[in-house]
Amino acid sequence: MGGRTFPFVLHVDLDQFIAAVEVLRRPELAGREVVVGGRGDPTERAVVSTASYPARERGVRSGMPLRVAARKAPDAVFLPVDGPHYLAASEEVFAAIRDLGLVVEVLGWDEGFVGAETDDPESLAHAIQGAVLERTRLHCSVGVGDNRVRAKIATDFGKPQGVYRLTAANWREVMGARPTAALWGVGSRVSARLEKHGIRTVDELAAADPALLLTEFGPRMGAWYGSLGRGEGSAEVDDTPWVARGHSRETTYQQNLAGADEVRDAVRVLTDQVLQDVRREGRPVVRVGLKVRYAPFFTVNRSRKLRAATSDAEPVHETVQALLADHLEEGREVRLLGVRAEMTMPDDGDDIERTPVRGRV
DNA sequence: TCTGGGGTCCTAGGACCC
DNA sequence: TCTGGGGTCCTAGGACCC
Repeated sequence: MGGRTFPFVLHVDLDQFIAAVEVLRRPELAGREVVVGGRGDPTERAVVSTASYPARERGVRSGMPLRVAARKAPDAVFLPVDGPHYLAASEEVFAAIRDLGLVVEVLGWDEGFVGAETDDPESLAHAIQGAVLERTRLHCSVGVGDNRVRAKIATDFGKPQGVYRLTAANWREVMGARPTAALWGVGSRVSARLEKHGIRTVDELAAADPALLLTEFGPRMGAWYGSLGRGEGSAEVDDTPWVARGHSRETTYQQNLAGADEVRDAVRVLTDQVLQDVRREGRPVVRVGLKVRYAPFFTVNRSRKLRAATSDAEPVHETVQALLADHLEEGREVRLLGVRAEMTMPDDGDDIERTPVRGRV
């Protein structure tokens, strides 16, 4: 969609991005155990976003509760997550790559694909590393592939600060014996379902009976997992700016909420935040979602289409509160609340407005 | 060791229509 | 009365990723 296909795709991934950015503005932290997460208070309900290498040596991992991290690394420096700062650093990184005249598709704060039209992709990869380092003082690793999937997986073999090439030529040799969860897009659930059928390795997935994958995962995903096993995929890189489908805000409360009034007020606050995010985009809301996590850890999602697309706050508040009224189980303590709004996409706005509302004549 | 926040995409089942 | 088949829309939930 809109992208161009290249002979090589490069996947650029910043090394320890968040921790590295924090160390840049606090040079005295270099070489120390640094843990970034939540509000930087290890006694709170929050998890680790990134840990520096010295902290990792103590067993601190991203996704780990801060409390646990503090037990493993009692002398670590805990810092709050500072999204806007990381976004600014990230934009510098990708500007440096674009200034080399390259097509860049940003995937997140710390990674992106680059289209490569060259016989010597390693040289290009080193040029990118140099340009990023010079401009931002940040190190990155680069995966070279003949498509996106292989480039993405290659990066891990290049870390840190390295370059690694993974193509059809060495795919089986490098990946064949590895577990399926090593593939981008195969997590613990899918690998467990595959294992039920005796499929443990990438080679076994590549050779799996397509009919079996289709039955287990459906026509689309079944075919997709099969080609993942073979390392096949698109070599498109699309540099058109990302357009978000929706925005959401959610909060895990330090103390569970116990009363319905308290919950209603909290939902109103979250809805206001989402409305602000949405207003910046200038596109109307078509659907809202409500997420409730009851204590100890049971999560429910409910959503509702709005009667008409709107940029006004009132119908959005009304619908979210109606969802809450219809679904909140009173008497259960609430650990987390979330509100989501989905917007019209730029090219289907007309469609949505023309669509009659079913069952509401 | 009690488990964040912000996203995306796919699937499945029921309602509804012809 | 013994109930097809195809299509779309809506909602819930699963899974994955950074």
